[in-house]
Amino acid sequence: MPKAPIPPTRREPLNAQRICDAALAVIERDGLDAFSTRKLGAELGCEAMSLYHHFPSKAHVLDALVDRLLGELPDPPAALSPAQRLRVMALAWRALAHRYPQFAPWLALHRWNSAAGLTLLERLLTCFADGGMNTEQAAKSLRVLGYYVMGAMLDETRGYGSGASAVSPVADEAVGQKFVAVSQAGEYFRPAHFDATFELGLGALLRSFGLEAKAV
Amino acid sequence: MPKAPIPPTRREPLNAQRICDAALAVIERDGLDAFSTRKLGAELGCEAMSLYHHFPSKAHVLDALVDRLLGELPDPPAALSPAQRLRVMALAWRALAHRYPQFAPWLALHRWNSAAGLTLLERLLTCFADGGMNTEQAAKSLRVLGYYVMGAMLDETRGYGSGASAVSPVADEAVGQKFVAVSQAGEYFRPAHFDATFELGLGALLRSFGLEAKAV
DNA sequence: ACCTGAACACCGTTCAAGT
DNA sequence: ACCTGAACACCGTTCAAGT
Repeated sequence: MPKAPIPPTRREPLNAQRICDAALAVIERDGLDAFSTRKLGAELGCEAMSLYHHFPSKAHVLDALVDRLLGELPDPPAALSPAQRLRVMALAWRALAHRYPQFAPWLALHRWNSAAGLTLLERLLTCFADGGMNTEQAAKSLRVLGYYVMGAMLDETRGYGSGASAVSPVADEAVGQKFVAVSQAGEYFRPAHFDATFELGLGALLRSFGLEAKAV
Repeated sequence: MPKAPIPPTRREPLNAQRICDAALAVIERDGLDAFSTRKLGAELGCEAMSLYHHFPSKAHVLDALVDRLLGELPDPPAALSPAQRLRVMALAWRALAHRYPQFAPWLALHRWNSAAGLTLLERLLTCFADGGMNTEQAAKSLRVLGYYVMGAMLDETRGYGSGASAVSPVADEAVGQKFVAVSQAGEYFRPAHFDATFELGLGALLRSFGLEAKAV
C-alpha cells in the first residue's frame, strides 16, 4: 500500500524569489521599520529561521530587493541624446521610490556596488562621455545628478509613513502666525507639485552639464 | 551630630543638556544603529529608564539633538546677496553632516517642522523673495536646493560607517575588468573631491534660480 | 521629583536537532 | 537539503515601587 499523500496544507518550498516578493509586500504594508525576519516568516508560513537557508542575513534580503528593482530600470534607446537618456534614467529611478515609498529609504541610501548597480553606473557614465565629457567631468556630474535625485526621492516619500517627522512639531496654527513665509509656501510643498518641482532642478542640472546633443 | 555627607561617587542629576551631549557622543562613537537607550544610560551612569523622566521617547532625544544642531547654523549677514546667503547656509548645513557623520542620516531625513527648523526655512525663503521670486518660485526653488544638499550630505557621509553599502558587493578586481568607466571614475568619487563636486551642483542650481544681486 | 528593577513584547541570529 | 524550536543577547517602553 502506497504512502498517504502529503497533506494539502503543505506549502510550496521557499526560494529567493518568493522571499523577496513577500518582503516587499510586508515592507509596503507595515513600513520598513516594522519589517522583521519573524514577520516575514509569518507571511510566508514558515519560521524566521528558515529564511537563513536562502539568505545569510536580513540585510541580504533587502539588498536582493534593491538589485531586483535596479535591474528593472530601462536602458534608454541610443537614438536619444545623452541629456535625454539621463533624464529618462533619473525619472525612472525616482519613479521606483514612488512605487515603493516605504522601501525608498533603503533603495536611495544603498550604494550601487552590486552587479546591477554597476551596470547602471556604467550606462550613466557613458551618457556623459557621449555628451563630450572627460572622465573627471563625467564622474563629478554623475555625483551631482545623483545627489539631487536621491534627495528628491527621500524628501518626496518620507512623508508617506515611515515617521521621520519631528516628534515635537510646531502646531499648524502657530506656523501660520509666526512663520508666514513657510505657511504661504506650504501649498507648493504638497505632492501635487512634486513633478513640477523635480523637473525644475533636473532641467537646471542637465542644462548646466552642457552636454552636446547627439545627432539623431 | 550632622548626617554623613553624601558619598562622593553620587553623580550629577540628569538633565536634557547632559543627555543630549552623551547621546551625540555615543552615536559618533558607536554609530546610529548601535545607539540604544540602555547604552545611553550606561554612558550617563544611570538606568535607561531614568531618561524617560526627561524625554518621552528615544526619538525625542534625537529630535532634541537635531534642534540643537539646527540652532547652531549661522544667520548670514544681510549685506550679502541673496544667492551668497543661500550658499553660506547650504554649506553650513552640509558641514554639520561632516562634523557628525554618524548622526547625518537622522539629521538629513528629519523634517524641519520644529521651531528651529521653521526659523531656518523662513530665513531661506526670505532669500528667494529678496532675489525677486514670488511665493511659488521661492517654495519650489527651496525644495530643489534642499533635495541637492540633503542627497549630498547622505552620499558623502554614508561611506563613513553606518553600513549602507551592498552586502554582496562586486569585488574590486571584477569592477576594474567589467566596468571600465566606473573603475576610472572611482578616483573622483573619493572624499578629496567632495568639496569641488558639491560646488559644481550648488553653483549650477544657484545660477539657475536667476536671483537678482542685491545692491551692497 | 527623580530614579530603579522587574517585566512585557519584541528584535537578529546561532546552534543542535529533526525530517 | 530544508526546516524547526529553543536559546542568546539584545531592543523600546510600561508600570509599580523606592527614596
